Amino acid sequence: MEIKFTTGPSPLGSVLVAATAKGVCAVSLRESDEGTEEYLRARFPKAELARDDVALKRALDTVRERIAGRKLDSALELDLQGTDFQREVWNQLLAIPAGSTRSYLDVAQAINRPKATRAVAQACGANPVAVVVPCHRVVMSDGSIGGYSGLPGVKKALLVVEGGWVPDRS
DNA sequence: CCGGACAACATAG
DNA sequence: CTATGTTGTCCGG
Repeated sequence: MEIKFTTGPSPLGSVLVAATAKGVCAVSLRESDEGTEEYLRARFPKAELARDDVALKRALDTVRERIAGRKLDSALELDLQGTDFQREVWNQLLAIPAGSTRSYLDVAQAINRPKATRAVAQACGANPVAVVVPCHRVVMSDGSIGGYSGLPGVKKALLVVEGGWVPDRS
């Protein structure tokens, strides 16, 4: 399996987009575009990497549009590999309207597993396509941001930009 | 090679 | 602090 990838700047840092022949398989916000190949090699040990800025330009632009807060139909072709549970969760995340948030509990209930909140969190963390699958719209039930793998502050920034989310310091 | 046990996790109550 | 669901890893058979 060959994986094409490209990177580009964004208001929140460097963006990495990788895709297989089927579709986008990884999206990540990074501090810089250095270490990109290393990141991909770790995630797809058996894949051959090939930079292809042209082929992925559209995908990259779409991602950046979203980071900028513009809601678009963005029907990106995705090639997500994961367990059934994970796909169920991700699918549910895609259903979250831009600008709003859900708690891990809400998502858990939405997929008919009211007590699988923790598992949902796992799935979110396992989500390879940050931003595209809005894992950042999931917050803790008391309204606080919770954690986020990736750069500190990115999750918050995304929420603020696309939803006008206001930090709630109780 | 195939289970079973166990710990980790971006939680909730 | 405990219960919760799913995964990934590690070990014994």
